Amino acid sequence: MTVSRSVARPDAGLKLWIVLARAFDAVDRHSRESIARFGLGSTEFGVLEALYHKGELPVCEVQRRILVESSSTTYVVDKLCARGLVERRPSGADRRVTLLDLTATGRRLIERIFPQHAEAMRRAVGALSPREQAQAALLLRALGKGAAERLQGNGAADADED
Amino acid sequence: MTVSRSVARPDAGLKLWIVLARAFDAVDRHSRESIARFGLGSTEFGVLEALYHKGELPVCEVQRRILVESSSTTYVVDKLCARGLVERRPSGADRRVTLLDLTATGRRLIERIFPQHAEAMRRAVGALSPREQAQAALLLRALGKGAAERLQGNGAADADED
DNA sequence: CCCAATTGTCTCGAAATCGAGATACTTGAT
DNA sequence: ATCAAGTATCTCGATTTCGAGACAATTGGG
Repeated sequence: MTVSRSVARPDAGLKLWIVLARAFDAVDRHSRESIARFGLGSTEFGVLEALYHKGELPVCEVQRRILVESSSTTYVVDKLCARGLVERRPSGADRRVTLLDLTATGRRLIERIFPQHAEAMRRAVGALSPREQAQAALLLRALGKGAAERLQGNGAADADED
Repeated sequence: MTVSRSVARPDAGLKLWIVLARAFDAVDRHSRESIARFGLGSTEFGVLEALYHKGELPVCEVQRRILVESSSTTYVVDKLCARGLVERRPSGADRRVTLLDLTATGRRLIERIFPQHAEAMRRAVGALSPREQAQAALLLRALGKGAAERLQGNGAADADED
């Protein structure tokens, strides 16, 4: 492996993108597999988790967290409502918004399965030491934030941690 | 920012997974946007790129590189064949195998657009310095490899770089 | 040589996701 | 007060992706 000068490889960026995609894919498979145990899809789980940790939220807020388009969000929320895990109710403050919240059933479900899923993800990324995990998280946060800011139709670069 | 003891956070693993997913999403948007300029989808581009860099390949080999299931691979290859960018031909060595290769048109296309896409990806990950990019790539390679090995129906953990 | 297990490709129907756009509401400038 | 622009949610049709499984060919034991 020969490195020459400051511009080591013309497509170092492309290579980073490829290993990022592969790492995402491998870890995502763990996630899907873990979530499938409970008869849920990834995005359904994402909605439940968001509501579990944040409490009642507007649809648009949930959407930002689960990384799908708004029409898909409606689809997923529909399914969760149909299964009696989530409820919609109009917001008093802004009549455009619909608030989502867990039903009692939904809360019991996510309370039960969340720890198991967290454990599965801990195992999934276990190839890295805690120290490496922290370093990777730092780099990935910067990478993601930077890439989001560079997007053309660049919405708010909101620094929402947690 | 306060850190307490050795087990800093119980779900550090989950947090790493979340920043990984967000970083992937942001960079993936760049990729899709770049590729869309040329009237292609991500997986279509993936097939062309694989054939461009490796030459003629079996369908299953292409599949491994583009990270979709085999039935989706058939679908994508069908479209590329229909557009006259790729050709199928039976392998002499193994009669189960179908080999794929670029047509002259396909080759001209990928030769033209690949550099532009590589440039777009370089910009997409430009928030990290070259040094950080190298470090991130190292960590992500280990993370991805480890996660792939831990998958239950664990196929070959093939160390195919590039 | 023969059979079981594996592999490579494809078919089919179902599920997930998207994009464009409709609708209703809010906000900010004039 | 009014109106243009922006935001939140949803509808609808199209596209992409998946999963199960069919089928042919290969491979490795016995």
